Amino acid sequence: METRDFLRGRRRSELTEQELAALEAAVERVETIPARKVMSRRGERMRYSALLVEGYACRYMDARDGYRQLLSYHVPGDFVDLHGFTTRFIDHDVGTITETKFAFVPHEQLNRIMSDRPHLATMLWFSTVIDAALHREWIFRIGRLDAAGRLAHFLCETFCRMAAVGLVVDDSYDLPLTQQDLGEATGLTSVHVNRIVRRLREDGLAIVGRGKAQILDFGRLARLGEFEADYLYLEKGPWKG
Amino acid sequence: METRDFLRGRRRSELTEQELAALEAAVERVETIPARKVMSRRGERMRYSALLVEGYACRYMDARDGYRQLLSYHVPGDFVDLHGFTTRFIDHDVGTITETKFAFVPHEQLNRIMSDRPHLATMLWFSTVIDAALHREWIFRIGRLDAAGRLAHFLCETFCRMAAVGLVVDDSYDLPLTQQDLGEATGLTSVHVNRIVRRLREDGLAIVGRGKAQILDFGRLARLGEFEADYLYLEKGPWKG
DNA sequence: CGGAGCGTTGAAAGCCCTCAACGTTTGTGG
DNA sequence: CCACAAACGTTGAGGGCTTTCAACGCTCCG
Repeated sequence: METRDFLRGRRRSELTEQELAALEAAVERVETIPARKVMSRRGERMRYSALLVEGYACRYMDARDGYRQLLSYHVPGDFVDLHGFTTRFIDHDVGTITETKFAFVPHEQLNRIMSDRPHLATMLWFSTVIDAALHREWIFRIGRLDAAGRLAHFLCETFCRMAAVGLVVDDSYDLPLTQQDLGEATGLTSVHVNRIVRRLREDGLAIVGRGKAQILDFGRLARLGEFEADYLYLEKGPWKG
Repeated sequence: METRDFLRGRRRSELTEQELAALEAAVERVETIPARKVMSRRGERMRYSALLVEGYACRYMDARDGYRQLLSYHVPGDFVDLHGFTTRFIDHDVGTITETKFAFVPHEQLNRIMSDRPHLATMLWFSTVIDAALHREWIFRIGRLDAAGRLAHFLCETFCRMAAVGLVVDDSYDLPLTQQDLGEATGLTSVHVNRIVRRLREDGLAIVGRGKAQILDFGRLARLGEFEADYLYLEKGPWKG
């Protein structure tokens, strides 16, 4: 059951057993990929889409000055480059953060689902739309929040997403990102991320480091980051109960 | 033919006459909406999606301090809130810039297309995926470029999109945005936008003002904004011939 | 145990913001 | 058609948040 986490914890994810089986059957192979590896590069032709089964990955773009901008951060259950099914080419880079396990689905199989299973097809579409909703929040985060707000917002988002797939224990979750990575996600330098991380810790909001994040006060953190979880389309949030 | 501009000028937009007719038939009504009107608010239930026929619109989110962040800018042919079909609720605000003409498609009709016309359905999905590609470029723009780069990138993007639907004449196109709006799109203040606009003019790159933009040197402007048009999935760019 | 990557801290510089004032354009009503 | 007001655009000065540069400690892995 490599696809068991797909859309897990989301509203609208009323997938029947048959549909889940159809998705599972569409997987051609499962592959383990080392940490910090480039999987696809901008401009490449796509013939498969990859569902993240285990580990963490990201999408990013490189700027001229050598810095890069993270575009998304992926946790188990994410169909990382499903959009490539419709575009046939990819317009950004994809890479792993940790060692990962990916389930690869050939695009012919997706065409078959489009023809035979309109509801499952709509759910696949839905998952790429959630992706876009995350992008929009990232635009808001980078465009309108200050450094502390950006970090806070990012931590709230990952907290909720990790909780949805059962990867939060004691308000704590794996976050295998360096301060450099966090800066690339939030449009900051690693030096400044360091200062903000310290401030969040001193203010009793969150502890970030050693590959983990612990949320100490979700309410205040969310207020600081102007975070509203509705865009994640979760069944229920981790903040209530 | 209210839907004639849908996916116009895009690669992959091999829509048959039958498919175009099916889309046209899915339109329930066409409505004219005044300038600077809110159309949908975050959290609203969606039962229609709106295809922009004439005029300009945008999507945005409000921050606590009263400022807003533009998330997207829409030109004729854009299916502005098609993603609402899959999410049923909308996670941001939608508003008009100028007076607009919208064609409204009920979601029941889209369900029918999902069932009966898998290829047209894939093209609808494709159009929301292009939307996400634009979001990603906006993240890159705001996260990694300085003020001049951001403006330059935005101008290149709108130039290409307007050209794709035949709305560029003499390297010039309508851009009915105030400097305040441009700031909200790029994460800058209107004061700083003003200074950058002047610099772009003095450097012979572009003239922005009075509701119009004229691109004087696309090559240099694109270099300044680190702009690569591939993410727009255009058949051909306006820059070569 | 040694080295490379990561994290931490301080000082100084820079880009953009804030505040403020004034000029210009646009739209509306008399 | 003109007059007026409101919105938009323009410019300057000063301040602040974040970056840059630099140095050093820590941790983890080979």
